[in-house]
Amino acid sequence: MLQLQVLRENKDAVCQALKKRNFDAESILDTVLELDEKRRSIQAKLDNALAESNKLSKEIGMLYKSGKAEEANLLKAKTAELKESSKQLSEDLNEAAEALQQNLYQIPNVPHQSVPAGNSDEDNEEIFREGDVPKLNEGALPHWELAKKYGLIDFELGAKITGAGFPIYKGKGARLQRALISYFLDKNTDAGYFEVQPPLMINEASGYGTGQLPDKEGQMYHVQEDDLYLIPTSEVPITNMHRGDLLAEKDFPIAYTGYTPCFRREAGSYGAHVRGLNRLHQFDKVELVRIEHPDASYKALDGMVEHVKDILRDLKLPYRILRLCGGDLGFTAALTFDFEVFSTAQDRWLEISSVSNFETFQANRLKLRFKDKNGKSQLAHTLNGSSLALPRVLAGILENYQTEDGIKIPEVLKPYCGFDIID
RNA sequence: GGAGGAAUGGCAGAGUGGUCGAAUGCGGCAGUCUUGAAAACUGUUGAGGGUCACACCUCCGGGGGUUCGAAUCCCUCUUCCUCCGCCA
Repeated sequence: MLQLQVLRENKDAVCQALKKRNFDAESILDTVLELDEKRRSIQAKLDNALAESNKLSKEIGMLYKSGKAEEANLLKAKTAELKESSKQLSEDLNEAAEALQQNLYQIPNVPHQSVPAGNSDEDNEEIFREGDVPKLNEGALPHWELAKKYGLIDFELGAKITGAGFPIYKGKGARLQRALISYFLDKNTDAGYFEVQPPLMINEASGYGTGQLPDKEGQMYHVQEDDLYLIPTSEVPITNMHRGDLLAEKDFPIAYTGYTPCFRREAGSYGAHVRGLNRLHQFDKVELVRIEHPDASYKALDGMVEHVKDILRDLKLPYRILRLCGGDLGFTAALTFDFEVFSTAQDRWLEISSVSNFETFQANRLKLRFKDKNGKSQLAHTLNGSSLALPRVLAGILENYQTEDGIKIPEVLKPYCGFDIID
């Protein structure tokens, strides 16, 4: 959620910047500023009424004390009128404030200046590429074939007990997945991230805090009986740990890592690109979350990008980094770098990590602030990134490491796996 | 599931109808002392709205009510704690 003050002072600049997202903000910004104006004018009237009535109350108290009950009763009659009008004003105020809030929720984050304009993923800007694409033998298979051939993942069995998109990992497949989780967590904690295991369900307030609600209501599984949502990413519970906090500057940087399953309804997905591990309803992910001083957040973002690079170098997977264009940028992000691994057997790039700076967009909803040097409270910056999303890393490993003898295990994972080939 | 107790500023913790946005301690900030630091001492320090700046308004878990007036009384919801029961 954008800050009202920013909108008041920089309406045109905001409007201009949102065009990169193909979001025409002109009319909604006008509405917001109008409602803001309205809210403030009602507030002023209400404040005056309340001030008057506070004053009278004090006088009445004094009069009673000095035994002048009759005069006190005269004043009481006056307060009754004020009460009536302030009640009405208070209702009007709530109405205006609510309308203002609802409109603010509709406006996406302002893209960082470096974000290129564009409509879709085709306009994303490749900024880095590294790693050799292996030359595979004739008849190399996509991962879903490999998973079947070596008995690593059973999609049909998962479909039987739950539905499509809920696979069962088996044997060495399950072990490799567990190895990856352990390796990622070790790598992250070594880099200074503090490990947490958050809840897998969140309440409504948390959903609003990080921006999944009301924007992506339909993307989350909702448990109606208890009004809880299954997390689409651990970004939600982890970032919300600091909802409402007023931090000190010395608390920065705050850095977490956590492993959780993630649940996404993925309504509307279909086709060959959702085959196998490419798109699931339940998948595992190790996440990074940072809370930073505004002056340090972009440096921190670069640090996260370097960290993820380091992991992919370890795994020796060919990858590239994209700077997302305005049209592909998430609702809450100011700047996002996507990491994609090249899947040789599928001959396509698979997104395996997304690293973003949300600046104050989430913090404003979360009321996540800190005291600056002058003793003023201001909003912190929040960031997050995947390190990494498991299924597509698994797909990338299976496909890129396949040989005629079987699937080799990347060197760094061998200690975690306890075997060095799947055959 | 049953019975009790509790929720106050960054933290701890007083406050049971009016001058309480709220004692005190810790923490933070500024200063004195010191070569420097620590300690000690002095001052200062809740958040949000509003204003050019003041004024002023709101906030003592959330919502509602009583009253001229509520942190304080009543209702309700939520959360936490203690005891009992059940349980991976």
